[in-house]
Amino acid sequence: MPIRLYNTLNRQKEEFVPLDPNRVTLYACGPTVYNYAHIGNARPAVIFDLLYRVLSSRFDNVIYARNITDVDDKINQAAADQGVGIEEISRRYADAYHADMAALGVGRPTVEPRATEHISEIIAMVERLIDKGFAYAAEGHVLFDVDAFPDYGQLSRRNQREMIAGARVEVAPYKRNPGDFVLWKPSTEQQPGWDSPWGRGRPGWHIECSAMSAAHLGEVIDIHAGGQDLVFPHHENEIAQSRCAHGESVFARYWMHNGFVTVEKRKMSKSLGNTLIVHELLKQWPGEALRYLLLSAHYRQPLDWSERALEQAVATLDRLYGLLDSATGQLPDAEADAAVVEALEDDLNTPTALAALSQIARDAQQSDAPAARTTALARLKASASRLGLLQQDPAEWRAQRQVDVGLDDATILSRIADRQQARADRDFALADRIRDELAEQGILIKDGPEGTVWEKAAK
RNA sequence: GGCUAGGUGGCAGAGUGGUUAUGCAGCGGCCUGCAAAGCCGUGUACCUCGGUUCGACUCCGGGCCUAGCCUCCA
Repeated sequence: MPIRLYNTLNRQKEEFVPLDPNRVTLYACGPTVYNYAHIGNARPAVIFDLLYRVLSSRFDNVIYARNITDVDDKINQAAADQGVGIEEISRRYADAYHADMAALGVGRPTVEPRATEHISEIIAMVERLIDKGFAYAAEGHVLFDVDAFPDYGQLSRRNQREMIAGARVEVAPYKRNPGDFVLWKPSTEQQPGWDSPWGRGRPGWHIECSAMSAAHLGEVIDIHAGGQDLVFPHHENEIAQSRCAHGESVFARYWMHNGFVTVEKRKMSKSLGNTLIVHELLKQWPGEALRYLLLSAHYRQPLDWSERALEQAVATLDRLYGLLDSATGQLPDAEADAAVVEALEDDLNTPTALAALSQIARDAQQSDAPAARTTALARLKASASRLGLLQQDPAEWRAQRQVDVGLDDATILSRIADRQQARADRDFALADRIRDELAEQGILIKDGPEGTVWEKAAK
């Protein structure tokens, strides 16, 4: 079975065939580092990291580039607000981004280019666009001339006339056409800027991705990915810039877009003020539970985030880790289950992959013979690793979920001993009272055949 | 206004022209002094109206509703 991917270009699922099977190229739009990432920002990071893993399991040499936008007016604003330099802002939030994504099981891409490190490539690309007649300079700006590119609007399926007909905000006077977009803009002395043929300035947002993907992946790439809100204008503009600068009929061969994370069905966005910051969520919930929830819906569908859904994710992981914990000794190496692999290779169908995982778990539970059970558990863990799940030690998982209760172990053990004595005396009223008292303090008692064990309650 | 996506059981969420999704919760049972945990079992769900078909939740058309993009945004 080949890998199949939904391509936004033609709105269909297609077999994925790389241009060069020895060098598969993937570019995903990364963060603008001016504050902490919210869970909506985390979704593409998790999804396209998963895509990278799926591709890597089939191709030897997959190059995954995910940029960091470190020159942007929002960064300038944050620096001004906080009274620090822009380098400090972008360093701080890039570090936080890496830490938060790591907690969600997201690995580092092959390359992580930064806009400020590619200014010369950006300037060269802008010059080329001017030379070829696709861009023009005006009042210190350089603008892309959308009229010069007949295919403009192909990805987002829009045409200029309709867009102009819609309510538009005021058009800058230096634009020839309302749809023209900025490739380069002038900087004041206070703003970060670089010398260019058009004076001191800084790049527009769209051009950096075009320049960096060309620099690291080539002029035609296999897959370009990002959030649905980037289809227009960001990706449309990238296509225009890249194709016109390089004279190619194609920029990215497959375009993939993830759906939004919503809260009470509304898009999570900074302007709506309904964002949930990953950094904050991680103080309350295990990163793996956040990852599980992000994978529980198909990536192209909206994902409604809620505490209840998060609790469900935790409960499911609890059960699976409990099952893995029942393994005796080290699990042997195993192959991932074919159903899990097939689901992932079918346009990253993570819900179906998760369902297959549950099926394997059931097989393990129903295996009576210890050897068969161990084999099934090993397959469960190997399959889950394809999704970046269940790779912790079960005890680590449990520890993450436990709240700190203000009781020391000796006290707890002594109370349990008291209760055991009461039970031996068949004084169940006293035994139950002790159990209730401990429960109130967050200690759960479990009587098993091996004796009584306790654990701290989950949050 | 233009364009796009979607409406599935209590909740989350896949999928399919005729056969069990799966998870969480609930219910029944096993186990337990009683619990908890675990295990086993358990649900004629597919917005609406037409059409195509031997047969549609699944295909086609109309309608209703929701969300998103058209402005920075994952």
